[in-house]
Amino acid sequence: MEDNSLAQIAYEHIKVRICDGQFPMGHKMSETQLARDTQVSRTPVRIALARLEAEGFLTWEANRGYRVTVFSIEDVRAIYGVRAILEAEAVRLSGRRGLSAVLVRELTELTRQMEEIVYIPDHSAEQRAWFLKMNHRFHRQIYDNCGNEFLLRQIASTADLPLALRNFFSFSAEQLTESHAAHVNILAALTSGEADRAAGLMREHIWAARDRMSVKKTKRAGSQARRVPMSRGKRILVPAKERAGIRKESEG
Amino acid sequence: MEDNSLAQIAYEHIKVRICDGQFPMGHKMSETQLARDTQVSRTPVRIALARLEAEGFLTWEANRGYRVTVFSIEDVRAIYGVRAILEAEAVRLSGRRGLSAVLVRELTELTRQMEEIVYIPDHSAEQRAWFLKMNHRFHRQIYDNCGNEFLLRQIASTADLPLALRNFFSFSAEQLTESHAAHVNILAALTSGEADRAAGLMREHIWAARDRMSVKKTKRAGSQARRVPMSRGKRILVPAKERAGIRKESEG
DNA sequence: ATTGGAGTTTTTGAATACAATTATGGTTAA
DNA sequence: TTAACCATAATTGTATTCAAAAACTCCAAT
Repeated sequence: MEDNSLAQIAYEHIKVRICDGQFPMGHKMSETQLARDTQVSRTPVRIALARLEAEGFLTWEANRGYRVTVFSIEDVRAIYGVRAILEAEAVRLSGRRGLSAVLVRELTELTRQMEEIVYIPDHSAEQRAWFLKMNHRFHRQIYDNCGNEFLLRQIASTADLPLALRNFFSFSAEQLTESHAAHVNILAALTSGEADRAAGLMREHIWAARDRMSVKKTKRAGSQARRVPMSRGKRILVPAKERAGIRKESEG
Repeated sequence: MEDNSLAQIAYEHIKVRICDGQFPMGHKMSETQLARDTQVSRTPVRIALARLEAEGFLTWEANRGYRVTVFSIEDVRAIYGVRAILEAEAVRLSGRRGLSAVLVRELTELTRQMEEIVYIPDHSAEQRAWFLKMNHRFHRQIYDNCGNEFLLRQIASTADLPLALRNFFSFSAEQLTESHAAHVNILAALTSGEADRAAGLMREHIWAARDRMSVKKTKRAGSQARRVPMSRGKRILVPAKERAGIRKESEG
């Protein structure tokens, strides 16, 4: 899974497009189409799809191929619940181990850069995207220090799933401020050796993100996401144009 | 992933053999061999292998194919650490939700059946295997009640990995007794509505299993497993005959 | 206008064919 | 005996081919 190969290339190609929302939830993954896009045959594409299915990104149906997994609001809440305990544990372990001076400096620098964006009154979409990137790195840097690679693997498998959702739930200014404040507190707790406290703060930080997600939805009417009642009676988050695609499958 | 197909059949075929130790850690997965065994072509076998790799059962290397993932003692400890927090959380959620009367009855029945085996002075290997099966069901029944399917998914991905290791670490009589006692306490806490306490007991239960695993190894000299220093300097658990297979790959 | 169905097209699932890399085995030379 | 090397075999990675299932189109009938 480390060395390159056409299957790996296809895997990355597809995964990136799922995570950044280019392939929205429910999107039909056409093997031939992907093969054309990646300039390879269907075989390595199918290997990539099989792996992504095992990781939860895609859902497979016999003789009907793969689709980007559709998550309901309840699903997202459940995922964030799992993320909270996994990432809190990672913070705790990381804190127990102790942070190196260079790591502390890096985290401080990341915090500083995020702070800059927070204090910009009307930040652009690019700046928000940059904040999210920094945010991702901040979390990642702490977790990588935990010393449990299986915990890291579990975190990766839950953290990437809702990544596509960030497109729907664009952070507001106050949410960025909240988020930044949490980072500052977590970093402070870690540097002062309070591992358990840092873990608790992280858990709260993720729970807060989860709760923001659940309610903010209805307020932003102009968003590209809608609540749609589905066959199973669950509320699903799918862009309108793609929603049609779920039934008709006709789009290039 | 639900309907049948040759790829699914191959997947089950291989996974079962990995979990029951028929394909030991480090075992080379020959695509042609598996294709012959499953009576299908290499294509569906490759799909199955790709999925198992994504789930952590197999490890892939470019131009060298798949091997059953090799876990060091440290790896196993790390996995059990993750299991502890995931399964404790599942117990907590399950307890908060409340157990139905029928579930309590089932758990009680499972406990009773395990107790029977515990009180047999010299239990056979079959009886121990039966205990492990019951034990697995006991845990599963509680978790299934938690209401978070993603938590269940995460648990499945960590609980199945060390399953093959049960072959190496066969439980002793006193360990069975300990395990049974923990089950009784967990069930009692759950039925009396003490969800947090039940979660704590479960965490301790899994930690105990982890610690048994780490030390018991050296005592059972007659076991089929050995500590072997590997290239990376980590201690790995691999049967002697298969250990040779890692370098030579010659076996039917 | 909508529903139903036959025929065509597209797409998935699987097998096979081929290329490239790796393992193997034997021979030779030090 | 051991090490190195070349030739051969086996295995992996990819592409292509074929069969079967699903989706789409179009036309007719209610």
